[in-house]
Amino acid sequence: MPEGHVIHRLAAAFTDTFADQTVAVSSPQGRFAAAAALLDGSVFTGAEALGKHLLLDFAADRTVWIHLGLIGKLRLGPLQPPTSPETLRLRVANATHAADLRGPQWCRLLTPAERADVMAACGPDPLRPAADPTPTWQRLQRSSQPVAQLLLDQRLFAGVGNIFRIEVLFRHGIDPLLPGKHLPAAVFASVWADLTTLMTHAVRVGSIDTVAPAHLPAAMGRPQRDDAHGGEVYAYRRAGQACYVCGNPIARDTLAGRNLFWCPTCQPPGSRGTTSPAAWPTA
DNA sequence: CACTCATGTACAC
DNA sequence: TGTACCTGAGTGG
Repeated sequence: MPEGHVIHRLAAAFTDTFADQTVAVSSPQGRFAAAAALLDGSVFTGAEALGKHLLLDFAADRTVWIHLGLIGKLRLGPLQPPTSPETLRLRVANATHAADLRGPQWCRLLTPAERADVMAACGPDPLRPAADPTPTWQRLQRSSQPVAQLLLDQRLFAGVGNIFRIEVLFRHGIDPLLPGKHLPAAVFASVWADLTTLMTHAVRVGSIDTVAPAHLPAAMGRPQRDDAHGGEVYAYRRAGQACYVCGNPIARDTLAGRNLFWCPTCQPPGSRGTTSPAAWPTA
Protein backbone atom coordinates (compact mmCIF):
# COMPACT_ATOMS: atom_id res chain seq x y z
CA MET A 1 0.00 0.00 0.00
CA PRO A 2 2.87 2.35 -0.34
CA GLU A 3 3.08 5.80 -1.80
CA GLY A 4 5.48 8.22 -0.16
CA HIS A 5 3.14 9.30 2.63
CA VAL A 6 2.97 5.72 3.94
CA ILE A 7 6.76 5.51 4.14
CA HIS A 8 7.01 8.85 5.95
CA ARG A 9 4.40 7.71 8.47
CA LEU A 10 6.29 4.48 9.01
CA ALA A 11 9.56 6.34 9.56
CA ALA A 12 7.93 8.55 12.18
CA ALA A 13 6.29 5.59 13.91
CA PHE A 14 9.56 3.62 13.90
CA THR A 15 11.44 6.52 15.44
CA ASP A 16 8.74 7.14 18.05
CA THR A 17 8.63 3.50 19.09
CA PHE A 18 12.22 2.33 18.93
CA ALA A 19 14.67 5.26 18.77
CA ASP A 20 17.68 4.99 21.09
CA GLN A 21 16.61 1.59 22.33
CA THR A 22 18.24 -1.80 22.24
CA VAL A 23 16.06 -3.91 19.94
CA ALA A 24 15.59 -7.54 19.02
CA VAL A 25 16.00 -8.15 15.29
CA SER A 26 15.03 -11.41 13.63
CA SER A 27 14.04 -12.93 10.31
CA PRO A 28 11.71 -15.88 10.98
CA GLN A 29 11.40 -16.45 7.24
CA GLY A 30 15.18 -16.75 7.01
CA ARG A 31 15.87 -14.61 3.96
CA PHE A 32 17.32 -11.79 6.06
CA ALA A 33 18.66 -13.99 8.84
CA ALA A 34 22.38 -13.21 8.53
CA ALA A 35 21.84 -9.47 8.68
CA ALA A 36 19.26 -9.81 11.44
CA ALA A 37 21.74 -11.77 13.57
CA LEU A 38 24.26 -8.98 13.09
CA LEU A 39 21.78 -6.33 14.24
CA ASP A 40 20.09 -8.28 17.02
CA GLY A 41 20.66 -6.63 20.38
CA SER A 42 22.06 -3.42 18.93
CA VAL A 43 20.71 0.11 19.37
CA PHE A 44 18.24 1.47 16.83
CA THR A 45 19.13 5.11 16.28
CA GLY A 46 16.34 6.35 14.01
CA ALA A 47 14.41 6.00 10.77
CA GLU A 48 14.44 8.19 7.69
CA ALA A 49 12.08 8.30 4.70
CA LEU A 50 13.05 9.56 1.26
CA GLY A 51 10.49 9.04 -1.47
CA LYS A 52 9.44 5.40 -1.17
CA HIS A 53 12.68 4.39 0.53
CA LEU A 54 12.76 3.64 4.24
CA LEU A 55 16.13 3.66 5.99
CA LEU A 56 16.47 2.14 9.45
CA ASP A 57 19.67 3.19 11.15
CA PHE A 58 21.38 1.14 13.82
CA ALA A 59 24.48 1.72 15.89
CA ALA A 60 27.86 0.93 14.32
CA ASP A 61 26.90 2.53 10.99
CA ARG A 62 24.52 -0.18 9.94
CA THR A 63 21.44 0.68 7.90
CA VAL A 64 18.56 -1.50 6.76
CA TRP A 65 17.20 -0.31 3.43
CA ILE A 66 13.57 -1.20 2.85
CA HIS A 67 11.48 -0.67 -0.25
CA LEU A 68 7.98 -2.09 0.02
CA GLY A 69 7.32 -2.29 -3.71
CA LEU A 70 3.77 -3.01 -4.75
CA ILE A 71 2.78 -5.58 -2.18
CA GLY A 72 5.16 -5.17 0.74
CA LYS A 73 3.76 -4.41 4.17
CA LEU A 74 5.31 -3.13 7.36
CA ARG A 75 3.07 -3.25 10.38
CA LEU A 76 3.91 -1.83 13.78
CA GLY A 77 1.87 -2.85 16.78
CA PRO A 78 1.76 -4.48 20.21
CA LEU A 79 4.18 -7.38 20.65
CA GLN A 80 2.56 -10.70 19.74
CA PRO A 81 3.81 -14.01 18.38
CA PRO A 82 3.94 -13.83 14.57
CA THR A 83 0.90 -15.32 12.85
CA SER A 84 2.68 -16.61 9.75
CA PRO A 85 6.43 -16.75 10.36
CA GLU A 86 7.06 -18.31 6.93
CA THR A 87 6.50 -14.91 5.30
CA LEU A 88 7.95 -12.72 8.06
CA ARG A 89 11.09 -11.30 6.48
CA LEU A 90 12.07 -8.97 9.31
CA ARG A 91 10.91 -8.26 12.83
CA VAL A 92 12.21 -5.40 14.97
CA ALA A 93 10.94 -5.52 18.54
CA ASN A 94 11.34 -4.08 22.01
CA ALA A 95 9.65 -5.31 25.18
CA THR A 96 6.20 -4.08 24.15
CA HIS A 97 6.07 -3.53 20.39
CA ALA A 98 7.04 -5.27 17.16
CA ALA A 99 7.38 -4.11 13.55
CA ASP A 100 6.76 -6.91 11.02
CA LEU A 101 7.95 -6.70 7.41
CA ARG A 102 6.45 -8.98 4.73
CA GLY A 103 6.78 -9.12 0.96
CA PRO A 104 9.18 -6.20 0.49
CA GLN A 105 10.72 -5.47 -2.85
CA TRP A 106 14.07 -4.94 -1.16
CA CYS A 107 15.39 -5.40 2.33
CA ARG A 108 19.17 -5.03 2.43
CA LEU A 109 21.91 -4.13 4.85
CA LEU A 110 23.83 -1.05 3.70
CA THR A 111 27.21 0.42 4.49
CA PRO A 112 27.32 4.19 5.02
CA ALA A 113 28.62 4.62 1.45
CA GLU A 114 25.77 2.55 0.02
CA ARG A 115 23.31 4.51 2.14
CA ALA A 116 24.65 7.72 0.63
CA ASP A 117 24.26 6.26 -2.86
CA VAL A 118 20.61 5.42 -2.23
CA MET A 119 19.95 8.96 -1.02
CA ALA A 120 21.77 10.48 -3.99
CA ALA A 121 19.94 8.36 -6.57
CA CYS A 122 16.56 9.54 -5.33
CA GLY A 123 14.95 12.69 -6.72
CA PRO A 124 13.39 15.54 -4.75
CA ASP A 125 10.58 14.48 -2.41
CA PRO A 126 7.67 16.94 -2.11
CA LEU A 127 7.32 15.87 1.52
CA ARG A 128 10.76 17.24 2.37
CA PRO A 129 10.69 21.00 3.02
CA ALA A 130 14.19 21.43 1.56
CA ALA A 131 13.33 19.60 -1.68
CA ASP A 132 14.32 21.56 -4.80
CA PRO A 133 12.10 20.93 -7.84
CA THR A 134 14.33 22.95 -10.18
CA PRO A 135 16.14 19.94 -11.71
CA THR A 136 12.77 18.26 -12.18
CA TRP A 137 11.45 21.27 -14.07
CA GLN A 138 14.55 21.33 -16.26
CA ARG A 139 14.06 17.67 -17.18
CA LEU A 140 10.38 18.20 -17.96
CA GLN A 141 11.19 21.08 -20.29
CA ARG A 142 13.32 18.77 -22.41
CA SER A 143 11.05 15.71 -22.33
CA SER A 144 8.47 14.64 -24.86
CA GLN A 145 7.29 11.84 -22.56
CA PRO A 146 3.71 12.13 -21.29
CA VAL A 147 3.50 14.11 -18.07
CA ALA A 148 1.64 11.18 -16.50
CA GLN A 149 4.68 8.99 -17.06
CA LEU A 150 7.14 11.62 -15.82
CA LEU A 151 5.18 11.95 -12.58
CA LEU A 152 6.02 8.34 -11.70
CA ASP A 153 9.76 8.81 -12.29
CA GLN A 154 11.25 8.67 -8.78
CA ARG A 155 14.29 10.71 -9.87
CA LEU A 156 11.87 13.55 -10.65
CA PHE A 157 9.04 13.18 -8.11
CA ALA A 158 10.19 10.95 -5.25
CA GLY A 159 7.33 9.37 -3.35
CA VAL A 160 4.65 10.12 -5.94
CA GLY A 161 2.71 6.99 -6.89
CA ASN A 162 -0.20 6.16 -9.13
CA ILE A 163 -2.87 7.79 -6.95
CA PHE A 164 -1.10 11.10 -6.39
CA ARG A 165 -0.16 11.42 -10.08
CA ILE A 166 -3.71 10.73 -11.25
CA GLU A 167 -5.24 13.11 -8.73
CA VAL A 168 -2.81 15.98 -9.25
CA LEU A 169 -3.39 15.77 -13.01
CA PHE A 170 -7.15 15.86 -12.50
CA ARG A 171 -7.00 18.74 -10.03
CA HIS A 172 -5.09 20.82 -12.58
CA GLY A 173 -7.12 19.78 -15.63
CA ILE A 174 -4.01 18.47 -17.37
CA ASP A 175 -4.20 15.97 -20.25
CA PRO A 176 -2.25 12.97 -18.88
CA LEU A 177 -0.65 12.43 -22.30
CA LEU A 178 0.59 16.02 -22.60
CA PRO A 179 4.34 16.00 -23.36
CA GLY A 180 6.35 17.26 -20.39
CA LYS A 181 7.85 20.04 -22.51
CA HIS A 182 4.37 21.48 -23.12
CA LEU A 183 3.61 21.99 -19.44
CA PRO A 184 3.72 25.72 -18.60
CA ALA A 185 6.15 26.76 -15.87
CA ALA A 186 3.41 28.21 -13.71
CA VAL A 187 1.38 24.99 -13.95
CA PHE A 188 4.43 22.95 -12.98
CA ALA A 189 4.95 25.17 -9.93
CA SER A 190 1.31 24.68 -8.97
CA VAL A 191 1.57 20.90 -9.47
CA TRP A 192 4.59 20.70 -7.20
CA ALA A 193 2.91 22.84 -4.54
CA ASP A 194 -0.26 20.75 -4.80
CA LEU A 195 1.71 17.52 -4.39
CA THR A 196 3.24 18.96 -1.23
CA THR A 197 -0.20 19.86 0.09
CA LEU A 198 -1.87 16.55 -0.83
CA MET A 199 1.00 14.40 0.43
CA THR A 200 1.38 16.35 3.68
CA HIS A 201 -2.34 15.93 4.28
CA ALA A 202 -1.99 12.20 3.57
CA VAL A 203 0.85 11.89 6.09
CA ARG A 204 -1.30 13.61 8.70
CA VAL A 205 -4.50 11.61 8.24
CA GLY A 206 -3.10 8.32 6.89
CA SER A 207 -5.12 8.24 3.69
CA ILE A 208 -5.21 10.01 0.35
CA ASP A 209 -7.98 12.61 0.20
CA THR A 210 -8.02 14.90 -2.81
CA VAL A 211 -11.64 15.96 -3.24
CA ALA A 212 -12.86 19.35 -2.10
CA PRO A 213 -15.98 19.14 0.08
CA ALA A 214 -17.79 21.30 -2.48
CA HIS A 215 -17.30 18.59 -5.10
CA LEU A 216 -18.60 15.66 -3.12
CA PRO A 217 -22.10 14.59 -4.15
CA ALA A 218 -24.53 16.63 -2.07
CA ALA A 219 -26.61 13.60 -1.23
CA MET A 220 -23.65 11.95 0.42
CA GLY A 221 -22.77 14.80 2.72
CA ARG A 222 -19.56 13.00 3.66
CA PRO A 223 -16.71 11.17 1.97
CA GLN A 224 -17.73 7.80 0.58
CA ARG A 225 -14.53 6.00 1.60
CA ASP A 226 -15.46 3.22 -0.76
CA ASP A 227 -12.03 2.27 -2.01
CA ALA A 228 -9.10 0.35 -0.64
CA HIS A 229 -6.78 3.35 -0.51
CA GLY A 230 -8.99 4.67 2.28
CA GLY A 231 -9.61 8.19 1.04
CA GLU A 232 -11.84 10.01 -1.37
CA VAL A 233 -10.47 10.78 -4.82
CA TYR A 234 -11.61 12.33 -8.09
CA ALA A 235 -10.46 9.73 -10.63
CA TYR A 236 -8.37 6.87 -9.23
CA ARG A 237 -10.25 3.58 -9.76
CA ARG A 238 -13.45 5.43 -10.64
CA ALA A 239 -13.65 4.25 -14.28
CA GLY A 240 -17.20 4.56 -15.60
CA GLN A 241 -18.40 6.51 -12.59
CA ALA A 242 -19.58 10.10 -12.85
CA CYS A 243 -16.92 12.80 -12.57
CA TYR A 244 -17.55 14.84 -9.41
CA VAL A 245 -17.06 18.07 -11.35
CA CYS A 246 -18.75 17.58 -14.76
CA GLY A 247 -20.75 14.37 -14.34
CA ASN A 248 -19.30 12.58 -17.37
CA PRO A 249 -17.77 9.11 -16.94
CA ILE A 250 -14.18 8.74 -15.75
CA ALA A 251 -11.99 6.98 -18.33
CA ARG A 252 -9.35 4.27 -17.84
CA ASP A 253 -6.39 3.12 -19.90
CA THR A 254 -2.99 1.55 -19.44
CA LEU A 255 0.14 3.66 -19.82
CA ALA A 256 3.56 2.03 -19.51
CA GLY A 257 2.00 -0.87 -17.66
CA ARG A 258 0.18 1.22 -15.06
CA ASN A 259 -3.50 2.00 -14.72
CA LEU A 260 -4.38 5.53 -15.73
CA PHE A 261 -7.67 7.22 -14.84
CA TRP A 262 -8.81 10.67 -15.98
CA CYS A 263 -11.83 12.73 -16.97
CA PRO A 264 -11.86 13.26 -20.75
CA THR A 265 -14.03 16.36 -20.29
CA CYS A 266 -12.09 18.10 -17.48
CA GLN A 267 -8.73 16.97 -18.92
CA PRO A 268 -9.28 17.15 -22.70
CA PRO A 269 -6.55 16.20 -25.19
CA GLY A 270 -3.86 18.87 -25.36
CA SER A 271 -4.96 20.59 -22.15
CA ARG A 272 -2.00 22.25 -20.41
CA GLY A 273 -3.85 22.77 -17.18
CA THR A 274 -4.61 25.59 -14.78
CA THR A 275 -2.43 27.32 -12.20
CA SER A 276 -5.11 27.11 -9.55
CA PRO A 277 -6.38 23.66 -8.73
CA ALA A 278 -10.13 23.87 -8.45
CA ALA A 279 -10.20 22.14 -5.15
CA TRP A 280 -8.13 21.83 -2.02
CA PRO A 281 -8.65 19.23 0.65
CA THR A 282 -9.95 20.27 4.02
CA ALA A 283 -7.33 21.14 6.60
C1' DC B 1 -11.07 -22.72 -3.16
C1' DA B 2 -9.04 -20.81 -7.36
C1' DC B 3 -8.21 -16.86 -9.48
C1' DT B 4 -7.26 -11.78 -10.27
C1' DC B 5 -5.42 -7.66 -9.08
C1' DA B 6 -2.71 -4.04 -6.53
C1' DT B 7 -0.69 2.63 -4.13
C1' DG B 8 6.27 -0.73 -7.54
C1' DT B 9 10.57 -1.68 -9.75
C1' DA B 10 14.21 -4.12 -12.52
C1' DC B 11 15.52 -6.73 -16.09
C1' DA B 12 15.22 -9.30 -20.65
C1' DC B 13 14.26 -9.09 -25.19
C1' DT C 1 6.88 -3.93 -24.22
C1' DG C 2 6.57 -7.87 -21.56
C1' DT C 3 7.52 -10.47 -17.45
C1' DA C 4 9.28 -11.73 -12.91
C1' DC C 5 9.12 -10.89 -8.07
C1' DC C 6 6.99 -10.79 -3.30
C1' DT C 7 1.96 -11.18 -0.39
C1' DG C 8 -2.85 -10.69 0.71
C1' DA C 9 -7.46 -8.69 -0.15
C1' DG C 10 -11.21 -9.23 -2.88
C1' DT C 11 -14.14 -11.82 -6.08
C1' DG C 12 -16.47 -15.52 -8.22
C1' DG C 13 -17.68 -20.47 -8.44
